[in-house]
Amino acid sequence: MRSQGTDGGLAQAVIRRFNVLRPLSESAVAALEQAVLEGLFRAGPGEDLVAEGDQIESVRIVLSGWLFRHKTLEDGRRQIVNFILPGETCDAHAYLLPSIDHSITTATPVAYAEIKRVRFEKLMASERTLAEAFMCETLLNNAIQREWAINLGRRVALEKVAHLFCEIYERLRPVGLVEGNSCSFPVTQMDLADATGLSVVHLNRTIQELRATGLITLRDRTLTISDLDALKSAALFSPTYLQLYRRA
Amino acid sequence: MRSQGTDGGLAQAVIRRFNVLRPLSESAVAALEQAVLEGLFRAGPGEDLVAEGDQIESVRIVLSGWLFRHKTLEDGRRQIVNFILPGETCDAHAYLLPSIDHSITTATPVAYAEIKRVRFEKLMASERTLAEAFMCETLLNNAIQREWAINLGRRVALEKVAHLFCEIYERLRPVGLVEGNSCSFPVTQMDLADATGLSVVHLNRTIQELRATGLITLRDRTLTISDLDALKSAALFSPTYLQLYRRA
DNA sequence: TCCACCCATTAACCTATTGAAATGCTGGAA
DNA sequence: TTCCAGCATTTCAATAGGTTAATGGGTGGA
Repeated sequence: MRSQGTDGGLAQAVIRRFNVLRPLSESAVAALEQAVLEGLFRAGPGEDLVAEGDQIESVRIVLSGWLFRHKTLEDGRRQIVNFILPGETCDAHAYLLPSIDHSITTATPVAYAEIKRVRFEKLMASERTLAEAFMCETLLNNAIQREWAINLGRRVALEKVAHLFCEIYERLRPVGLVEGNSCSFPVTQMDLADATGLSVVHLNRTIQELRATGLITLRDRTLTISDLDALKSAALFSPTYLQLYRRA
Repeated sequence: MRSQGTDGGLAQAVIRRFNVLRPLSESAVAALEQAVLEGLFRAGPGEDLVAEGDQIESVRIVLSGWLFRHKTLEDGRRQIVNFILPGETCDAHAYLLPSIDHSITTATPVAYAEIKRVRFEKLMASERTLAEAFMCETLLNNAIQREWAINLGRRVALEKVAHLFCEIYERLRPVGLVEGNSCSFPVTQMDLADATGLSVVHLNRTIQELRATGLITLRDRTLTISDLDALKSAALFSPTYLQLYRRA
């Protein structure tokens, strides 16, 4: 494992995440850093990186910025099914499938690394810990998606929104993007509504309510959680599904 | 690839599924059949195969019967996040994570094969096509989970239920469990309610409505879809996420 | 044969959330 | 400096879906 305190370069976020999820060997870290350096890209906000139906031939790792996965019904109803945050992976292994079932769109300017399929497969074959880390990434994604199912299906509006805030906050923390009790939160209320399955109007009311009870501040694209424990309990939030802590 | 017409033995369902998802080599089929034979188990209805928080050390493949994945909130609200049908896998690769985030419970009597972690890893290492098939299984699971998110978040009651019926029907078809326009549907309305995020009462109302419009019959644990196209369009169902057809 | 128990169904009432539409705010382009 | 576009906010009427509770049917066990 590698010193990650100050820098670690561009790949810092990924490496931090992986080391929490599934520790990397020294050579894996080096190989990953190398691969990231070789395929750097940037995208502006509102760009589609992947569209439903695409066939993909590479894996992308987000270095900075937010994206979201979403699906849209014929009549325009949209559901954001997950956010993709710095250090997270877009589509590990997804080149195995003939087509992608959802779209990925940037919410902010984004920097990402792209690793071509062949390169990626070689990397997986030669670096066992890295292969396991990417595998865990996919499993974790699955777990998050399940938690979203219960969020959408069984929580009431206030709980849904509170839960989303808790989750994002806890996902940003290990990559060092939480400062004090605040983090960046660069999405519109429309996006938030589509992520929680609410109407914009009701989402707005719900946020007012969270503000009124003093649980959060959301202003200038910044989320501040005044009382994290209170918010968690309002959300019935239990972080185990995020696999943030390694077993002993 | 192997003759799978009449029998194929116990592993028939899995092999059929995999061959649609990601074709297996002849040796992979043999190795899989072998592994399945070595670890056969049965469970009665209502048994927990996996409970939230467990750490698992094997992979299970369902040979017959239904199970479901579910999560429960502190106050008892429950969400079924997915069903597991014959030929599907419980937890490929999940031994990599320190703990499982959800529970798996049988809905009916179930026969399944259990492959221990070490055995499974060896199998993956020696049979490339099998490793890819299991990987696809995990990816597909992910895709289904996303579709459930939009089902729970953005469809109205009638659409939700209709969509669930369409999905299950299409998932049972490739393993040969659809006969004519009917399939077994061995779950209670309470389970159905928890799968669609509705109350039992409203779920019942919704089913009445589907019956009244002549779209389905649901009786004696059997679902009959009189007009599949009509049901699909009522559900805004688009099957691409199920990856049922191989690319050319 | 009767009793429990589980599941499906129905009814009546209630409320969380939606939808439409108007108002205001803010920052960037011209 | 003005104007426009994209967001946030508010109001109000409408409704999908929830809650509670009662009823009925079927089935397996004593």
